[in-house]
Order: sequence, then C-alpha cells, then structure tokens
Amino acid sequence: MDSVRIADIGGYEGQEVRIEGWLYNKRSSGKIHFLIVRDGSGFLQTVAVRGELAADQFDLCGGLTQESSIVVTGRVRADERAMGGFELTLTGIELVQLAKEYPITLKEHGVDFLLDHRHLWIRSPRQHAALLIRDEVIAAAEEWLRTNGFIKLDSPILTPAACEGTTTLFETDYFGEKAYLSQSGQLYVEAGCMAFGKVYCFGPTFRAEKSKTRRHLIEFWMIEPEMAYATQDDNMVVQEQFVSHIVKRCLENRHDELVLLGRDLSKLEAVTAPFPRVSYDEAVEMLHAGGREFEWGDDFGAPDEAVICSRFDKPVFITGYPTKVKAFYMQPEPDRPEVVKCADLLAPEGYGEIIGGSERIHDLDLLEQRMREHDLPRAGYEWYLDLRRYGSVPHSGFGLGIERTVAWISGSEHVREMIPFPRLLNRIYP
RNA sequence: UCCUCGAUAGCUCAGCGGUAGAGCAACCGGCUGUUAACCGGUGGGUCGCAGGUUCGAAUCCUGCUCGGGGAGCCA
Repeated sequence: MDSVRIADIGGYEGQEVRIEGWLYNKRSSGKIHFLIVRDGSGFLQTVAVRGELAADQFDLCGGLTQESSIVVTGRVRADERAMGGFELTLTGIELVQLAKEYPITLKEHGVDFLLDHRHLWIRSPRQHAALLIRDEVIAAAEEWLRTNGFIKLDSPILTPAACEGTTTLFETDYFGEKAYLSQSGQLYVEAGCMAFGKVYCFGPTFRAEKSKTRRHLIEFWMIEPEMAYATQDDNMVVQEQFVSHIVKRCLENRHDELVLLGRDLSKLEAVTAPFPRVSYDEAVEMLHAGGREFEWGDDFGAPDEAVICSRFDKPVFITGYPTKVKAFYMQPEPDRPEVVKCADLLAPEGYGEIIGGSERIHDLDLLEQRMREHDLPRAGYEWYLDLRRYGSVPHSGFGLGIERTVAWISGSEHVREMIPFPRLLNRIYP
C-alpha cells in the first residue's frame, strides 16, 4: 500500500492509503472517533467507526493522546463535512508512541509559554503556515536572483571588525584575537561583485542591540545582492522586480497558508512594479503637512515611517537621506553632497523598512575621507580600500530582511514567529 | 537605557482588605458525524521573591526578579 502525504490526498480518492503522522486532535462520540492527523504536509480528519475497525484498534483510538505518533490506513473519501474536503475511513491504526501530556493545548496560551515550547509550537497550524511562507519567500528570492544572473557568494559570519561601525556587535574569541559575529555581508559582496559581476549572500545576521519591539530579532536572516556597474536607479528597479516576484510566488504557491492566517490577498495582489519613489525632502513635507514635528536632517522614527507608508498601497522607496544619518560607504549626490544615493523600501500597512540599499562610494579618496570622519580603524579595511584601487566601478546593492518580509506578506504582527527559533533580548532557549 | 502594563492551579484568566475560584488540560463515566465537540464526576495552589502597614494581605505600600507592549537603534 502506498504511503501518501496528506497534501496529495486528493489524488487518491476511493483508494486505500497509509499515512505516517501524529494525532493533532481527537473528538470522540462513544461509537465513533474523529482523529485529526497531521503529517507535516497538512491536516486530515480520519474516522474510526466501531464495528468497521477491529475492536482492539477502535479502543486504541479512544486512548490516544494529543501528538501521539501513529500510522493509519484507510480509504480516501470526499466529504464536505471535513476540513480540506477529504476524509479517511480507518481500516487500521498502529501506535508508534503514546505521547505524554502535551503542553500546548488547542486553547489559548501566552507568548512566553509558547516561546518556551517553540520546539513544539512549530507543529501548530498558524506557526506551520508562517514558516512555509518563510520557505517560499526564500525560494522565490533565490530563484529570481539566479534567473537574473546573480550567483550566491557567501560572506563570512566570523569577522575581524564592524561592517558599519554603528550597531553593537557580538564579540567572541578567535584564538586570542577579538572577532565579531557578522552584522552584514555587504562589504564582502562588494568584493564579490567585482569578481563575478552580480552576486548575493544569504545568511544570519547578528545585532547585539537591546531592541525590544515586534520588528526586531537579535539574530535574523538577510539576503544581500550586490551589482557592479549599477547605479542607485538600477538598484531600485532590481528591488521592485525582486520584491514583486516574491509576493507573486507566495500568492501562487502558499495561497492556503495565507488564507489560514487571515491575510487580505487583495493587498498583496496590488504589489506590482513599479513602486512609488518619495524623496526624503518630500517625506519631510508629508510629515509637516500631517502636523508632525520633524527637523530636516534627522532620521525617521517608526511612527514617522508609519505615517508615510500609510499613504501608499504598495511598498514605497524613500530616497536621498541626509548623509550624516547613513552609513559611511554611501555615494553622495554630486550636486548635493549633504544627501546620499540611497533608498529604504518601506512595506505598506505599517510594516516598516524591509530593504536598505544604496550606491557605494567608488572613489578611493572620498572613501578614505569618510572613514576618517567615522573614526574607522584603517588597518582592518585595507582590503576594502583595495576594491577602489584595482578597477573600481560604480556599484550598488541592498539588503532585504527575511523575517520582516515574511511578517508583511503573511500579515503577522510579530517577527519572532517568522523564524523557527527566534533569538530575542533575554531569550536564547530553546 | 527609558516609558507603560503585568505575574493567582499544568494552561488561559477572575477575585482587589475578611475561609482560594472558573474554563480548558489530566483522570473516571456517558454519547454513531464531531469541527477549540458536548454532558456528569474526581484530583489539583508557598497567589513571582523579600520586607512593611493592619486584628487580618492574593488584595494596600516599598524594593527586587521575570515577562508583555512601546521608544531609541536598525532589516
């Protein structure tokens, strides 16, 4: 008999199949048991009827506990009364392990309790759906990049110095020398694009900031494309193609999961290139027109971003930030050096920044000057300066935060549920 | 680091000066179509920790610990 995954059950109507899974829930009515089985690919209602199943097996069903591992066989039947449209009439059941009292019930639980049991929580339907959407986002992102000529060139996680020098880094010991967990692979993909033209890195990123909001993780995943001979205008065109492809793929391949999470699909269907572009100057005017106090030259706070992106139904680029609030490597506008060639991409519906990108400085003298202004130790950056000594060209790139993107696409309110095992302020378990 | 809210049964919570409660989970029983199934019964507590006020504190006050939400910083 074929072992079948629940996701494929529709193709086996009328046949007897075998499913290897776990008991998600049980409803019992004396002479009939409804066992809801999950197998990782989906959920399926199975029906055990007294008289149609061997007596010892029927009794076994009555004693099953939540999350017990079971192998069931039965006949596939279309039935409108079952979630998913198909049901299995049991002809046999084998108990693999009788689960002890399962801590996560079908009732409500608090966040702290659920995070303490994250290793079990990921079995729950909503968490399962969110992590499937995460997988789709990653697959779609890499698919788009590879079909558009990018190669994956991983950057190191153990690094000798700060990439941007601003945020707090996790320090570790490297055989007697100080080393830091990477907070960005960007500097390394800049080297990569001079070797391969178009590259990206994808990996975990570490920020030792004491951030405690629904938008922050201590360890999060970032995908960072970098392109040689690309201007900031080219960069934004790539980003809007890239992001709209990711959204489209999720709508195509994870429709059921989006619906399960209650996502308004029309909001996602509206996400098509091109995306609106608003200059920093215009954004400041928007804030003033809305009655907010804001001084030109400051960076936007989360409430400011919310005001701006609430005016659009697509992601919106905010371009041309003041030089002094951005990273040292960003290329200034030639006729307006107080502003840099950069853009943040703000997701709609208040989800905030999902991409930060810019054109990088390619002139050696200017880059050296910026590093002095930012008090960066020259020695650790000699290799980076070499990129401006040997065939320097204009180049641009960006970083997309995976968990924030997944939170936006799935309509979830917190990034901590968008990664299998979140690292949060004061949480490194499990 | 700052602002704010919270901590009572395994879980989610009510009780807010006078004998510790409910729903769910567990256990026992009932039920042939359940959808967080339902009905009856049983067991289950150092009310976060330490002081203080009071005849009497889960309840009021102070400090501490842990957690939620937000700010800053960022993706």
